[in-house]
Amino acid sequence: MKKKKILVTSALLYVNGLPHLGHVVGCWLPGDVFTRYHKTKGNDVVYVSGTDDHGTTSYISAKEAGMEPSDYIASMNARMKEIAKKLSINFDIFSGTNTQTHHDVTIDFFSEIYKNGYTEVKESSMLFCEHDKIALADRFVYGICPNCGYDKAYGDQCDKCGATYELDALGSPKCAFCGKDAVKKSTKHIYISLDKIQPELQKWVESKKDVWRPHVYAMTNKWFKEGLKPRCITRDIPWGIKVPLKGFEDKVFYVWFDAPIGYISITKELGGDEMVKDRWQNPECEIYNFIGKDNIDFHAVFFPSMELACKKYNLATNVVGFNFLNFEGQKFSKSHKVGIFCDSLLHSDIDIDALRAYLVSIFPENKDSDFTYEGFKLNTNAELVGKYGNFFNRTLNMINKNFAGELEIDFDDIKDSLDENDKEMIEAINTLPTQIGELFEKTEFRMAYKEIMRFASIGNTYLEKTAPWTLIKNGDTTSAKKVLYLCLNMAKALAIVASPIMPNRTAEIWSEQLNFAGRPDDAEQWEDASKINIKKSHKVNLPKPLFARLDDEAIEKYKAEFSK
RNA sequence: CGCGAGGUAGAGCAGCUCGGAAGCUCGCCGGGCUCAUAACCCGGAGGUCACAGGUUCAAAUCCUGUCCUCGCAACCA
Repeated sequence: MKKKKILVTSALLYVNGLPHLGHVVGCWLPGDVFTRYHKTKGNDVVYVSGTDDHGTTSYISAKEAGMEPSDYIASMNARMKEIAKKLSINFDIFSGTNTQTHHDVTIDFFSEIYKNGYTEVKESSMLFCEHDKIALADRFVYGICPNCGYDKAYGDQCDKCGATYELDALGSPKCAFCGKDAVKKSTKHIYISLDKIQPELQKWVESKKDVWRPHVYAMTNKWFKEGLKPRCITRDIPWGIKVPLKGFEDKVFYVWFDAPIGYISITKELGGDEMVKDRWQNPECEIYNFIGKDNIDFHAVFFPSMELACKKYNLATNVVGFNFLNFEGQKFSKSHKVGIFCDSLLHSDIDIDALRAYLVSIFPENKDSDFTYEGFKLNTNAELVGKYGNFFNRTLNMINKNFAGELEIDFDDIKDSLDENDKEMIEAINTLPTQIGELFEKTEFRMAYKEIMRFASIGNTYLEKTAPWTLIKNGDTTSAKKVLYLCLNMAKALAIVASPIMPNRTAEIWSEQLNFAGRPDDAEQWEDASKINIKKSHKVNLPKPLFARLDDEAIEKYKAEFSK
């Protein structure tokens, strides 16, 4: 089978602020599960992410922390890497946009757009705060909405009526920091001519109708109804990538212009021009963007438009937009301490795989979902302990107790004595791993997880129906061995198919208990999951519980730990 | 007519793309099993699929209308 080439990106996080579970659920974890699946499947996949280091907010956060922006960014980036590692998020690279490579790639990207005639210069007025000595763009200025008259409307958008407009239109603008009147100054800015790109973009979006999640497609189409307008891509702030054009030396690119280019520059940082060519300019390579719903516009409209204007890089195969995760029925909020912020996980002894499994089971794929401690406890106890872990435990225990860990048979020895139960079991092993794989491929992670648990249930039911403990008691060791041999093969399959979600526990059971070489997520192992091929001479080790049962005390402990 | 999401058993949800006997998990009731972390397996009770019209041989699923709920300052996927 031909290896696929895949590039997976996870939304770049703003550098000011550490991720909370919402970030993990919206992009880091799905991207990771997706990447791990494809690696196990034997595909050639690369997973890139990092931090978005530019923009006014980052500049201000650094100032508040009393640090130079670069130092601030480096320290935040290091902490995020630590958190990703703790969560077993396996990025091939986690970098940022504050690198020389990124500056070079961005400037080249812009130069192409410029050369291709997709930019225009417009004279517009800018707002400046004489008191804070800062240019006030977008969300750092408020005033009266030209559409509805709301007096706390932002520079580019009114949150009350949803209207968007140019800064010029805002009435009585005031500085968001000090509240003093903002002063208008005339200035030139560069715009990207989205209106010229719309027809081509629309064609691309149309081709994704059946690939994207419905809400992603719907949100994108809204833009076309209004018609795309030229969009300003430069700003008057001191922190960012300098615009390489005469007359614009004191300006930087708008953060949302350079941030998505970060996917390309970070790829370059990882593997040089070769890899950029291989992943961004090779039509064979599939590109997947994992993002939260607030990022859909940028990944489905603006960045693809930029790419079309640049004519150098391929557009995404799928923009996988996730909805939001709530926490115990409320929105995540740093200021109100609602939610789990990942730095508090760093020193916790919480079982990361159990957490990952629960999070996958509630991925907000089609609508917002809710994290609850009760749900976490239930998922761990009922699914992971009761169904999944229990199946391994039952199987291995019986093989050890009765046959000293060695069944000394293979499929050839049993193929002529199969009854209905055995055939159903074999059918499940032969078909379910492939089906589960297809769900991962379609980014239907919740369903994939559900199917894995159903798979384990089939094993438990099979044990119940065949009752090998009774067979042994009655002296029918041949039948008992047959049953346990099939169970052992299913155990192998279960370890492989769950490995993208629970990489640590499955690796543990693979080598320590099932006594196989390597790891369940080794490259090209996925196909092996549906095969019944364990060798005659294979010997398994004694089982031990895979997951710990959670009681109320444990939950209370986590609650206290994470609410700090 | 601001925008978006949603209303399916006591709770939490899936099913709606491509109409065809209402499903899953938990909880509850009863039974079985004893290999297993009091885990596992089977059976049962419980629903006018928000409401009203329409299309159809057939609608949770398609169309129209109505009602209700949630989110939309900031940090923030």
